[in-house]
Amino acid sequence: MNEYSFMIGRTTLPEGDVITAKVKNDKYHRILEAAVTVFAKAGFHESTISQIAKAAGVADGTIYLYFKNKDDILVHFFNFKTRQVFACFHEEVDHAHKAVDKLRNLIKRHLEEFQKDRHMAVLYQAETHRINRLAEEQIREMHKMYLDLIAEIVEQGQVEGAIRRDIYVGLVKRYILGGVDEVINTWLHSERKYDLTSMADPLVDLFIRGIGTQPAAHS
Amino acid sequence: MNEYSFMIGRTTLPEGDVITAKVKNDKYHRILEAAVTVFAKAGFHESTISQIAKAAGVADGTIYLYFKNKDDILVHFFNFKTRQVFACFHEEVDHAHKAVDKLRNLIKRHLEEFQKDRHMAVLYQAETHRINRLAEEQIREMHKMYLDLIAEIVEQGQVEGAIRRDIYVGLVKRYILGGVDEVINTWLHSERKYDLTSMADPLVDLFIRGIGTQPAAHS
DNA sequence: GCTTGATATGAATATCAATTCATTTTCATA
DNA sequence: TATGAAAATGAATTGATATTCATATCAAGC
Repeated sequence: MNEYSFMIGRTTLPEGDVITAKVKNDKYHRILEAAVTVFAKAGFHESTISQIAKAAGVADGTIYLYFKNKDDILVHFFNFKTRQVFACFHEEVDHAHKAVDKLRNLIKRHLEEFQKDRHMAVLYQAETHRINRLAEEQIREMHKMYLDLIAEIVEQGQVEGAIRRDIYVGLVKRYILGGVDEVINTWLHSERKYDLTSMADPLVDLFIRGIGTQPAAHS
Repeated sequence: MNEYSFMIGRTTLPEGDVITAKVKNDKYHRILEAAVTVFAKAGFHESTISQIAKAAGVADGTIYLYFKNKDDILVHFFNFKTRQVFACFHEEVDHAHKAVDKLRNLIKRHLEEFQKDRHMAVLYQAETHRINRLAEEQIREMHKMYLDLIAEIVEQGQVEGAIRRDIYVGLVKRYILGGVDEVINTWLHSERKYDLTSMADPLVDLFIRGIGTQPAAHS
């Protein structure tokens, strides 16, 4: 229910003055949750303030007591979600010792979190791939955090001797994030009858070993 | 200039009656091209018919002589582009004999085409990752064609002995398309100062060999 | 150069939805 | 229970833009 309680008492957006004093009231969370649900169903532009208000059980005007405008709702959502998701990603990575296990845990958790919160997954997929995206700041931060996490793991793996040294880490991040994203995307567009997390192990296997047969390719 | 001339005389959409008789007029192409440019700049919803009309050098009302409505423009674009792009993908694949070379050619051409037509790339990235996407039919077809192409290559590679047999082809497609997509996405969101096609070889290397060191992993 | 059907125009219409704000309700305090 | 400030309401306002349509232009045959 109270999924956003983490947010209480600290608005990290400098321009979020509007709400500062009111965040403690749970109407803020109700609206945020309702908005994400509505956005995920119909897309951001097709959703109306009235729909969100109705879903949250408040009046249209009330929303403007907690958020500057429609866009601001999405900004708040990503700002919160980025922190929440990455906190758990880091935790997951810390649970393993060897680089490959860290990568496996990260991807497993990634798929798990996105499967658990489909609304977030839908918004994330839609917004990260737009050019003039809303919540640009938050999304850039999210990407950077992922990059840093992967970079850290890859470098450790290189020290361990488990990961090749002749690779460009910047590309490896896209290679991995891309595969994971596409698996999530396919799942979202399917009937979602299968378990997304079951894709983690085969996917990691591909990331590590590739699709080629071992001995052949070695230029 | 006349990039869409391929479309002349054959509207593949059954519901495209509106235009059938008028397709030969180049105003159809002018509007289509202008629309894609405008959409790519600001996003579909933020673009107005007036902007498109202005960019195409026609009156607002003229657009409705060639397209049913705003959505229809995008449908026509994807319908055309899917065919055009895949014609060249197939051609590229046919130029090589060995599976790995086919994959390399495919990816090279993929990056090349998307770099060449950035507007298409922007629309493609945005629309393929939405849940309630416009041109759903066309995009599904595009995905299916890519899947089929990859499946064909992978199966040939398995026969040749160059590609592992213990992989799930459905996943391999997402693994590859995801990596390529993410590389394009990063490029689109960068200043685009680097050559996108230069990513093809390192990327294929990752797809084939993975990031792991060779001898270790072999369960 | 007149006629006619096909094209094109762009101002007017109609709709929709974000935002505002005058009014009402709530509730802590005395 | 009275009071007033804070919170909430939702109808009215405002702005925007997709679509229509009465009118104008064009071009080809006569």
